[in-house]
Amino acid sequence: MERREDMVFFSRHLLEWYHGQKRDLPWRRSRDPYHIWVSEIMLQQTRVDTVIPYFNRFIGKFPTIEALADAPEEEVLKCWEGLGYYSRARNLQHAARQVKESYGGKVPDDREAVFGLKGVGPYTAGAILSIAFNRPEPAVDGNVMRVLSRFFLIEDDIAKAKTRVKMEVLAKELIPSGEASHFNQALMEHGALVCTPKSPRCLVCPVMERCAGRLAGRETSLPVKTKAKPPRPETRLTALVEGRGEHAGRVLIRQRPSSGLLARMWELPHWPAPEAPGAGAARPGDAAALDRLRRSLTEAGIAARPEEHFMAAEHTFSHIHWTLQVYRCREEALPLPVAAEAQAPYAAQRTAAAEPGSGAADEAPELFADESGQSAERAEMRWIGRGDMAQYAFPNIFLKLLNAYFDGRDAEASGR
DNA sequence: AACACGGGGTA
DNA sequence: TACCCAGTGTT
Repeated sequence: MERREDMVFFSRHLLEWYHGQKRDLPWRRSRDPYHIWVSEIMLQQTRVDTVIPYFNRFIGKFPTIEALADAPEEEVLKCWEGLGYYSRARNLQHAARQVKESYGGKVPDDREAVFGLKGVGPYTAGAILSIAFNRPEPAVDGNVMRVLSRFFLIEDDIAKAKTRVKMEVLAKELIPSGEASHFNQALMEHGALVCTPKSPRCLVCPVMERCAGRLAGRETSLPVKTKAKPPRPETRLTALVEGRGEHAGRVLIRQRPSSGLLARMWELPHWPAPEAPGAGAARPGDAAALDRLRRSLTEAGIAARPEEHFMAAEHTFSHIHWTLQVYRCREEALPLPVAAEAQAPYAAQRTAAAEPGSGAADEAPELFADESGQSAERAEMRWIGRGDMAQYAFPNIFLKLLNAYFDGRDAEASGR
């Protein structure tokens, strides 16, 4: 069968190409399966150039699985700050603890065990087993699906789970005997450097003569993929609360809940803006918006008064587009220990499970009813100055906001 | 099977 | 500016 010949051709030439073209990457300088593992988690949804500095910092700070398992979660998140998909970091640490407890601190090398690690799915399991242990397992990521769909002219929608499975069967058959590690890396390297999404460099491609996609003139229309629906817009009223008295020079931040969007990250407090009734969306200086924010602050037990619009900031997630309207607010009256009991109007709704002294108080966040009446964690809050930012992990948008604020304030202070 | 989950790149 | 990239976990 012709296809069998194409497969042999493809594998041999790709492997040869890789030996001449592979990039010198930090995780390729190591034989340590832990290093391979960390790099593969970071490389999920993230480009090589972005990952490199994070990888080096991460390995420097957590050189071994044990070091990672024993670290405070905040330090792991801080090390991941700006990289996105923060559950990857939390799952990685969870898995490090699994490895420490169940596998004597060594990354396991059998399929069941690797697959059972938190944050390790079909792709990452295959990548660890093949790259670190040279096991003949497929590691099918987006690069691989693109390369295979073009060379073998496969028109299945790569957004479907079924297609990934089909690709895995093919990718496994393509692995030359004893060359799983190099071959799987060759496949991904080729997707990253030559068989790129937009303008594939077919003229330098080592397998171009037999690429069915290119021979059909279809290289730029493959792979076939249904596109995601656009992110839904969301406007949020954001409070930049400036402290007074003993909090002078500092601003108020809060920690997000332990699950969901940006779990456990720190942020400026913000709430949904009222739905814009007419065509005109909530304007920055809208009196209604100001009033709404004032009430939200009160409900959250924060004694502060919105004073003026500070700035707007946009941030797009894969599924939500945030517009943050940021207001400068003044702390009112006395320094209130923000987490203190009496101020929150819904303190009485505290759930029994979270009563202090119940033993698990340190691990289990206290629970309250949130705006919609659901049980929610009571947010941890802190007053911080610029220097304290190093101790808290912020999503990029709040990093930018805080830096803009502190920059402006410092410039104003030194200008007079 | 559909959706949640960040951030940065390219055209 | 608009669009693209795409693994794992949860439901």
